[in-house]
Amino acid sequence: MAVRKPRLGRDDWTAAALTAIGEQGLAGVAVEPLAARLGTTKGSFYWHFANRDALLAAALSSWDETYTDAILRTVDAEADPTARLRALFVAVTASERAPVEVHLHAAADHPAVAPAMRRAVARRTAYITAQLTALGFDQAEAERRALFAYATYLGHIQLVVRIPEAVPQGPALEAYLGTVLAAVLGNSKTAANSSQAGTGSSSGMAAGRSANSESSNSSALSP
Amino acid sequence: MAVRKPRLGRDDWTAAALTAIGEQGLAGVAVEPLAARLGTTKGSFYWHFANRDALLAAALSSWDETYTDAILRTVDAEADPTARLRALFVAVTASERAPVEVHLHAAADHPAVAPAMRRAVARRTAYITAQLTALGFDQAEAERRALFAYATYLGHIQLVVRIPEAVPQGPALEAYLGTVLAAVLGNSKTAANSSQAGTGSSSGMAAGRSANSESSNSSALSP
DNA sequence: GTCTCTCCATACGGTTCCGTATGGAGGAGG
DNA sequence: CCTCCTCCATACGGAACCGTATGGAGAGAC
Repeated sequence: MAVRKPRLGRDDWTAAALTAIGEQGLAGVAVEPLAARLGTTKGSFYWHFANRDALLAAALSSWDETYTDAILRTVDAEADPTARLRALFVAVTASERAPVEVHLHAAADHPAVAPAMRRAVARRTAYITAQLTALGFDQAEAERRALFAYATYLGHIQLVVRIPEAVPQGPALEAYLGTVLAAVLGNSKTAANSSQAGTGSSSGMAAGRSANSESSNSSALSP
Repeated sequence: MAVRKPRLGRDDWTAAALTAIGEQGLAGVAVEPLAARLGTTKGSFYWHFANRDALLAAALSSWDETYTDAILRTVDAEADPTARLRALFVAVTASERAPVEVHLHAAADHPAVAPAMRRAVARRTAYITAQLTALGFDQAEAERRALFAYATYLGHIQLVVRIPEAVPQGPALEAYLGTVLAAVLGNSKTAANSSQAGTGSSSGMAAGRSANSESSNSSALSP
């Protein structure tokens, strides 16, 4: 049981930084504390990285790969758009993801984080939008619902991380998420027109309806 | 145009702290920078407050009053539950609110912020839940939809603050918010049962339908 | 006018972090 | 064995804050 000196590499620092983001947010990406946690000193760090921003950039790149690329790749292997969206919902509400996502979104005003976050949000919503258009929604409605879904996702993980007691557990959580997914996929029937009945897709849910193409339903806000 | 020395009071510091939270988050609540901005020095601050945490507590108290109490009071003056929820939606998506809300939610891991935030979320969701039960939803469904609404609210203001270009503007935004409100109020028809009519409120929208009382619709997640 | 009480300015020490400088350990190649 | 090259430890200076100590400046009481 010797106290091996593992000789850290760039990747070790990057992984530690991502972990720290999940635990303490951007403030956790601090050279000296990370060095202490890795059992080394700043001397090591400044050998592998020019400065703190370089570490941050590496961590963000790693985040982009594992929190967007990998997820979308996996999910995209599903058979049809509905299955893909469902798989996306399930994958994305896995609790290990939440802390890093929440902390990074919370730091989206940081100059290094902002562009990465913009890119990630754009890619994610674009993917959802694509699935929805494939289901028959017109572009505007698909974008609306994709944004709706993403906002709900954001709020949800934020509640899970910050106010966990506000979020149901176990089967109640699944029921809740089912309701949410149904709201995104289903016919929300916001205005008076478009009252065609629902074409249930094979897997039981209402999906695939070209909804009313905007204009109409601001009536919900202005009586 | 003499350089009047306005002789600051406790409230000036508190207001400045809340403003700083809106601009820079909790980190903006720093004694020396605030003093500089107020044109004074730390000597003033430590006369009015014991320490930084005391200022934070005062700012959080002020936030509670103007960002929850006042809003709920105003909104509750509306005639019926539907109108109250609609007014709440409108009031709460007013853009001046968003930055403070987002930054405070992002700091909900701070020991001073956590209890205030827990309390605020509990009160807000409880209010929404009460309106929904008044519309005929049973308790479980009302809670589910209230949480759904709150999560969407959270995600929305976060996007508005962090990635504003992802959120539509003007009429498209109203259409979007109309869709969201309709999704919360409307019958999302996730399962097959439950078709009793609701106590329709006067103001026009489809609302007040007692939906299915859970158990059923986790089918949306597990095909 | 002088006293006193409220409020603020200045100066100091302490903490935590960033970044630099410099001097080794320790193994791979010769 | 010696050398070089990679990697790390230690020591230092600087910035940004927090909190304390202490000495006034100003305005009302009398």
